[in-house]
Parts: sequence; structure tokens; C-alpha cells
Amino acid sequence: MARRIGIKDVAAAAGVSTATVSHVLNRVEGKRISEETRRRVWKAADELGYAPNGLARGLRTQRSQTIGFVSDQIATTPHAGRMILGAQEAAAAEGLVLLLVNTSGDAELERTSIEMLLQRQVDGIVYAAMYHRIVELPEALGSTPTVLLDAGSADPAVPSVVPDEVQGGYAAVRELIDHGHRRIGVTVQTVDLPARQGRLEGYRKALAEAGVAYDPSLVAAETAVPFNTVGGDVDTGYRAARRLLTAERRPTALFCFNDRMAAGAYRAAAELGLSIPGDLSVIGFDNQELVCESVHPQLSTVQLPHYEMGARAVAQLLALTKTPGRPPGPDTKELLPCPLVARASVTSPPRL
Amino acid sequence: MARRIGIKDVAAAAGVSTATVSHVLNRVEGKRISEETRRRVWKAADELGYAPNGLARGLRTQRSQTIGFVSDQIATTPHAGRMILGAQEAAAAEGLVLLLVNTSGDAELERTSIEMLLQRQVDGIVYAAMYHRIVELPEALGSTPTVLLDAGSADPAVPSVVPDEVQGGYAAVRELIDHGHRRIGVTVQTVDLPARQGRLEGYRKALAEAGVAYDPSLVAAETAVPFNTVGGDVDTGYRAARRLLTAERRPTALFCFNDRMAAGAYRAAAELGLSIPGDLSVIGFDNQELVCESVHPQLSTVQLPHYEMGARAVAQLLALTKTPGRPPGPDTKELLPCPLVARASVTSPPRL
DNA sequence: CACGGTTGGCTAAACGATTAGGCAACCCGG
DNA sequence: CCGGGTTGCCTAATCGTTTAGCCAACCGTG
Repeated sequence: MARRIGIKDVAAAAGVSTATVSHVLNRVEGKRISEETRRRVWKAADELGYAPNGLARGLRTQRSQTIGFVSDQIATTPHAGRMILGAQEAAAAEGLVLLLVNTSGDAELERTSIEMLLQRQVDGIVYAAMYHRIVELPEALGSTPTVLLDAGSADPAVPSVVPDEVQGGYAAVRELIDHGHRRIGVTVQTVDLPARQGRLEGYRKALAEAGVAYDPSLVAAETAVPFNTVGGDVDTGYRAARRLLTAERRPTALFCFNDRMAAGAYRAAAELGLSIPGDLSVIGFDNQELVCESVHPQLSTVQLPHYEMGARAVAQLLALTKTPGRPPGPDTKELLPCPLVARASVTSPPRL
Repeated sequence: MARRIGIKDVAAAAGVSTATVSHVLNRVEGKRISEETRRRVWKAADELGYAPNGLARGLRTQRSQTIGFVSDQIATTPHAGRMILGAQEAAAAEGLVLLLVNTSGDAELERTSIEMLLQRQVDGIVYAAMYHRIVELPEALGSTPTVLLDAGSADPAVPSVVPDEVQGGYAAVRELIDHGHRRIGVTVQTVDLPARQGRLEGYRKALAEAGVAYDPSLVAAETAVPFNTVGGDVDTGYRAARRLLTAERRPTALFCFNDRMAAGAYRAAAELGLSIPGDLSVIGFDNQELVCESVHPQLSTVQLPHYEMGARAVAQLLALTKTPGRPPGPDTKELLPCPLVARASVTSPPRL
């Protein structure tokens, strides 16, 4: 195949200058060009199948129409995929494309990765964490527009998009309460993440609203080792649930910090001869389909809105790059709701 | 912050021309430049923190140092994440970066996405499917170097990287045989994928090697609806397993087409009062950790080497872009081994 | 001293777009 | 018929690199 065709070819074919072609194709305002000429240009452009060279354009306009997506763990969970997908589609809708890098939590690798992005003149960067936590932005970012995804920041000036953990926790517990449960256990990890705080707060809020007293003995924290791995979480959930279920007055329902811990609760229940949901209702968090639909009965849970978060993050980024100064008000943190996903693990408590 | 510093700034600081800076920094062969000058240039460059502008460089050299990764489903499985990660890291190691687009199986969207990539002058494209199947390359790709990932092609000229399904199936069944099983059931979907054929072939091969006659009544195919979704597969696996386990002489072990179907088998076993692995050994395929480690006992399985596949795909692509003509021999399909991942669901068959 | 060969570096033309500014040609009123 | 305002388009500079080709200075030699 011959050389890619360029703006000059179009200009030649239409019998005009490249300037005119550019004006027509980009619909530049305030330029006077006859209808007739426009038509010729359009015709030539599309007969030739012209597409502008992004590099050249980017070089001239100082905007690469490209945004960097840096995350610490692309691989381990489908969460990442959802966020990336949301981001990618939102970007594509605006004609932008995503430059993806992964840092595996390695600071040095992160620095070089970010430099590779900056070298390619990304218009902005979405910095994503794979579970909701506090991060600090790497130096290397400099003054590049950045938004945080599924992560909070010490610096309030940098916009972030995170799930509304409180509302999510509330929604989960509310589902249990609506089915008649009053004695509701919680299983959590001991590590103190924003996610943990928020979900627990939602738990207490739902309880309070229903007029149920908060009973600290119903929240079982176990330490997870290894941290945040599938197997580790399942085991943690198992231990925590087992403790709750063998206690004096056992809860009729369990709110588990995440779906993997809920899987552990299933196992504890099975061992103790408790059937789900007949003897025990269980609700999880995350909506990891591979877990929820692999256990029986399928797990009711609360969804982390990863797709939307990804999409909102690029939306925020675009807003940021379009406006001149630093307009993001004081409230630069966007909370996205976590909807309930009801499956088969919640029903009314057993008659006493 | 001031304007990004460019090669001119370095040249000025070092008291040389930009040409010289370029020569030094790129270590161009055959250019005579004194040690002294080199030192000055390096010093200036790194004091100023110079990094070349990728767009300008790409424009001039006609290589963007960027490769496109197009896939049909980024989001649904962690498989995607692993492939992307492998690809990304292999790319980064060569100083390249990944441009990611998703097509959701939509042909129109795919076309425009690919055009966005070509506009940005990607040096090549990795075209990935999310489960091993035959695809045809979209027209839009034109003559861009392309390699297929987890997918085969009708056109033998295009390189592809896929898992060695036969060896994987063999490894799985071999594990069962090694534990003493002779009567081994298989659960599969009815849809005819390369994956299915290969794994079944591996099954028969392992059987033959052990001198066990192939018994067609031991392979249970059920149709999956909806196709290839988590819940759908689990249910399919449940039905297939149930059929096998309620037959006259039930198998002592099950080889399930994938981990989700294995999860269904767990349920069937539970219902029939069979304990795993005591009464029934089970082995899956895919090594989806969320599934394998969420069920109890944890599922032994065979791993799909997604990370390596991603990495090999970009390696192939690089090879392709570096060589002038079309050197990939007749055997342009690379098969990657699927290692066994032993967990807790396989043991010796019960004494009869 | 004239001259050919090295050394070491510079000049300037690309790459393919965008865009500020200019300039003919035309129209119209006085 | 002249002059000023439009209209419609073009010229050329620019973005930040790479790279082909040139050239000055120097050195040793016959």
C-alpha cells in the first residue's frame, strides 16, 4: 500500500490550499468559505479516505487527544476492567483514547511509567487505585491535570471519584432490616480503609433508623492474611462468621464487608448446619459476579459502581482541562451511589 | 509552571546545536562527537530534566512507540486484565505504551475505534478476544501489523498467540489419573469452540495413555443459556454434573470445562450428598481465582496463561514490525502451555 | 606550502498538521 | 470611475524532533 494520504493530497484533489482543507474539515468558525468549495473539500476528503495524522495535529495544537490511565493493579480483579471500560468509553465518546499503564505498586516503575505518558503529551491523567484508599500523587505528575479514581487524596484540590460507602452499607443493611431482621452481624477486616469506615457507618445509620440499638459484639473483625487476596479474604470471612454464629445469641443475618468474605460465611454456615437463607440471611458487598453467582444460593450484595466511576473520572478530567484556571469548588470529591443487587441469599428471619 | 523544556533549551545550555543534542542523546552510531561535548550535553539534559516530545519525534520518525490493544470485552472477566497486564509490561520494557480500546463486539464501534488508533499512528495492533475462538480481522486494519491474542484466524498469515488447550486438558485429566481415577466424567458446553475441542482431545489423550477406554456416556454436554455468563455457566455445569452423578455407574472424578461449571458441579455434589474430594474429585479449567478460592474445598484447576499470552503477543508484534518483509514462517501460531494448579479438590477415589 | 583526510559539529529540510495574517477580486455607493 | 468594504482563499510560520549533507578547522605529509 502506498503512503498514508495526507492533507496535501486532499488539498490537491480539491484544488485548494491545505489551509482551506483544514478550515473546512475542522469547521472553523469565522472563516468565510463558499458552499461550493466546502463541498469539493468534503468530497475529496472522503473519496480519498482522509484521516488527519494525530501526531502532527497534536504537535501543533498541543493537545494529544489522549489521556493516561495509571493504576496500581490492572490484573487482579474484574473491578479494574469495569473502571477501565467506563473510562475508555467515556473517552471514546469525546474522541479521546486511553493510554494504559500499570505500576504494580512499584514507585520507581510508577515514575517511569508516568514519564512515558507525559512524553506522549497526554492531556490529563486518571490515577486509579483498585480499592478505595488514600493515596498521594507522585511528584512526576507535576502540573498535569489529574483526577483520582477510587481513591481519596490528602490534597483537597485534586478531584476524585469514589463510591458512596456509607450509602452502600446503609443499602445493604436496610435490605436485611426490610426483611425483618433485627439482630444483624457484620464481618470486617481489621485494616482501616475508608471503605470499612463508610460501610460500618452505613450499618449504624440503618440500625439507628430502624430503632435497633448498636451492639458492638455483633461486629466481628478478623485480620486478613495475606491482605486483600481472594483466599485470604475468604478465610477471614469464614473466621469472623464462625465467631458470630457460634456466639450465645447468634445473629439472624450477616452483612459481610465484601463478597469474598461472604463466601467464607457460606462455608461457616454450612459447617454449622445452618442453611442460607432459611436459617441465615447473608449480604455481601462489591458484586463480584464470579463470586456471587458461583456460590449457592446466589449472593445478594451491593454493587460498587466501577463502570460509572471510570466514566465520571474522565468526565471530571475533561472538565478540568477545558476550563482555564482551577474552578473545582471546595467539593471536588464525587460520591457515586452503590445500588443493591438482590439475588437469593436474603429472606425473612426464621420464626423463633 | 513554564513551558516544557525542549531540545533547543538543552542545546542552548550545552552550547551546541540541536542536531548534536539529538545525536548524543540517541547514541547515534557513526557520528563523531568528542567525549567532552557528550558530557556537556548529558549534563545539560539532565539538569534541565529534558524529555523528548513524543509527538514530534513520532511525527519525524514515523513510529509512535505506541501499540493499540483492541479487545471485545475488557470488563467481564479478570482474564482480560491479565492479558492486558502482560501486554502492557512487555511493551513498557521496550519503551512502548499501550493504547486501549474496547469494542463490545460492536462492528461499527470497532471500526471507529480502530480508526482512532490508526490516526494516532500506532506501530501495530494486538487484537484480543476474550475466549479462544476464530475471528476475522476487520477491514479497517488495512496493512497495519497485527497479531491475534487468544483467537485464531482463518488467514494463516496473521500471527496468533493462544493457549495450548490440548495440553491443558491433558494436564487436568492426567492429574486425576495420577490420583488413581479411571472413571472420569467431563462436563462441557454444547457450543463448539476451539477450547472445547482441544480440551476434549487432551482428555482422550490422557485416557488413552493410561489405557482407559473412552466412554462417550461420560461426557455430558449441556447448552448454556445465556452463553458464557457467570450464572449461565454455573447452571450448565450443575445440570451436566447432576446428570453424570445420577447415572448408573457414576464417575469418581469430574473434569469440568471451566471453573464456573465446576462451581455448578460442587452444588450438584452437595445436593446428592457427595463430599468433595472424598466421594468425588473435581478439576476445573481457567484458574479464575475468585471462583477457585471462593468455593470449599478450593478448586484444583488448570491455568490459562493469560499474562504470558499478552506478553508474547506484543513480542510477536515487535518482531513483526522490526523485520522488513513477511518472515513469519508457516507456523505463525504460538501455543502456550497451561500449567496445573493443584488446590484441594482432587484426591484418590473412594475405596469401592 | 599545498593538499588530502579526519574530526567535530552545524545548517536546514523534512514530518503533517493548524492558524495568524495578508491579498486579490469583486461589489456597491457616491 | 474611484474608493472602501466584503468575500474567499492562500502564504508562510509554527509545533519539536530527526537526519542528510555540508563545512571549517586541524593535522600530518610529501
